[in-house]
Amino acid sequence: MKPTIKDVAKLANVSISTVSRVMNAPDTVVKSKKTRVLDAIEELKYKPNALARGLIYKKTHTLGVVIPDIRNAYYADIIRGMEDASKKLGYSLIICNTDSDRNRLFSYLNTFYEKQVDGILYTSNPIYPDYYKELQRLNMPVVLVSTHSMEYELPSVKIDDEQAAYDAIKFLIDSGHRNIGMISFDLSDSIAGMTRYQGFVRAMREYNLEFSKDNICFINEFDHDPYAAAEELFKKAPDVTAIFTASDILAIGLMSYLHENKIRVPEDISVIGFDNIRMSRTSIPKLTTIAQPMYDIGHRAVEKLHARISGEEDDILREIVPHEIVVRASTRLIVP
Amino acid sequence: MKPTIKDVAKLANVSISTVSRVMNAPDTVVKSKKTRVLDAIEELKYKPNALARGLIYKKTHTLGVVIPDIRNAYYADIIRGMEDASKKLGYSLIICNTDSDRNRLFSYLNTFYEKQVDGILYTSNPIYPDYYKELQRLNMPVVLVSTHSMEYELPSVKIDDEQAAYDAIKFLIDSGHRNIGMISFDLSDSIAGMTRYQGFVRAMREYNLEFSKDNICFINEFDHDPYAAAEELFKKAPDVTAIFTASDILAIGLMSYLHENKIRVPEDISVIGFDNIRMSRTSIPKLTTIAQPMYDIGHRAVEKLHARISGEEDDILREIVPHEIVVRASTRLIVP
DNA sequence: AGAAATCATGAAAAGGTTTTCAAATCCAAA
DNA sequence: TTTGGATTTGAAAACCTTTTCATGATTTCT
Repeated sequence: MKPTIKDVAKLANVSISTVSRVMNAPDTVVKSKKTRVLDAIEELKYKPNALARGLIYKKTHTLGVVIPDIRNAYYADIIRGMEDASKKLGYSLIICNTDSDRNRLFSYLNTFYEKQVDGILYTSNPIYPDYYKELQRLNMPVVLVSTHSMEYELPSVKIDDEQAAYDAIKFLIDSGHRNIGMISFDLSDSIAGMTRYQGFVRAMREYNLEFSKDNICFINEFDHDPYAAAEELFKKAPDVTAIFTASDILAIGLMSYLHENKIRVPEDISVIGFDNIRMSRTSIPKLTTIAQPMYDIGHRAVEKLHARISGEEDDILREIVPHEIVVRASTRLIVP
Repeated sequence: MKPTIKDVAKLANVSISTVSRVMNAPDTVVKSKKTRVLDAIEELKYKPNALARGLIYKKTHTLGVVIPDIRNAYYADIIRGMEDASKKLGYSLIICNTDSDRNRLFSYLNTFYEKQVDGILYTSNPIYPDYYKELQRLNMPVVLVSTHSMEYELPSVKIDDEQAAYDAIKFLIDSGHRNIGMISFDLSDSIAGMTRYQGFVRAMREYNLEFSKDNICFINEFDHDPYAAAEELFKKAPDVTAIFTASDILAIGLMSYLHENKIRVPEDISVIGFDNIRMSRTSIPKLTTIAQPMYDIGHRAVEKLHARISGEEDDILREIVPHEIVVRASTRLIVP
């Protein structure tokens, strides 16, 4: 079996206290014993049991991550950012997919509680009152990632979705487009649905452009097939010259649909996405999009959580990280 | 602070032993006390501390996962499969990115050891002698995922890469192609490099097709930019009519390159990929590819690891799961 | 040299749980 | 009413560490 501190103590012929001290306060033990202990540790390849330590320190150096679905490319970079920050700060990450399902979420939160994680990274879903109540009850540090809450005092890291959508539309308008469509997430999604929709509306209003419900199509879930939405949009608004989609995945799906229907991008229709996932660099044509700094969001979220875990009062509760527009080949200028 | 079993015992006015029994062997405690304890648990919302339990049972119900880089779309489905199987079997997953770096790997293995994970899922990298030695030393159950080892007796789950590559080439040959190129991973990658290359060679030989080193280009790392490789390939072998790439990501990159250079797919060049990642369904054109059952691989790997953890002698050491060819729009028939 | 201060060390408690063991209670049979 | 067996129960040990506390050893100072 695995060697324990006792085995080391026996081999080095000292007490376990001394062994512990060699590891945690080496200066307090006399040289001769120290080397004996160190040799014994080396010989047995002894490594302390993190469970026992966690029990004493009430710290596990483990964080719980909940995300809707890791298959969604959007999360890949976020998690990578989390991972790198965690490594730097000495944490491990337990990652769980919720499928945006309440039961699954609660079940995982319960696991986190039992396993005594030091904090929770809650990614990309809205916070409902009962969610908040549960988080309160667990009484563990939480950081919201790519989501936030206006009702509750929860720390968060995300971009300004409304402004980002606004910027996307403004870019299209500045490029000469007047008849602009949007494929949006459902408005019940208060994070990526409502906000981006509102950005669209604000930009259109600000430039006095006409638009109606017909310019917009909604899809239900994140990875929902955008073909139907695209079809519906073209039926309702056949003469749009540009389409803004609420995610790159939707944009790529849309372009696939357009390709099949012999509609050229960007010659016939300009497409602008949202996220800047890796694939948007190699899509055909390369996708113009609103870039979220996904890696940074994940990275920053872990740092923020760490700050709260270690009791450092942390400056900004709701942190907004900058987005930017990345112009590639899926949009074109319209000269009137 | 979190309520402990002591708090429950005090509130219910019984000993902690009784509380423990109510949770683990309810039939051995008399009804009146049982309800008192249950009420106390409910009132305090008591949940047992998994650290303390782990210390006793020598089980943490946690698995360690190492993967090269979670940003690679190929792993998304594997991890999802792992996750679902883990949930079913009662495990949590600690996920770590190694960047295929030895030091990072060893550091994570060490963490796994200290945190007393029940087993390790080692994904997608070859096993070098010192890796094996380290795994031996840790003395923890391991399952290799999308990789395997012929030298060592390690359980694994993967497809037959050589055969899969062979099938891809055979498909192209059957479609009338004679001059076939390949973009391959480096041959030092014994899992996805050498094997797929060998499948290519075997098929070409079997059909008496001429080919030389000029038909093949190698790229170094998984996500390496394939543009250079494509360029090199066309310089060396300008008249290929079909190209087999060792991954979908490479294929999509290649198609992007071809598009930029006004070479049409599949009219001028057929492209066949490998993996069947989600994006291959919406690429332009939709990608013909060798489908790996990524989700199943992940799922099966966890089941296999579970079997070994619970000491069930498990049938097949090196498990091969079936691949299949998915014909979409990036390849075409050549009529001579 | 002797007293005082410093230093190194091990025993034991603590952290939260399960489990063994012995004591206490119960119930039925004699 | 005993006796005996079965059933419930709690105290204590165990899992592996860290840390406090007291003791013994060493050094420093007068």
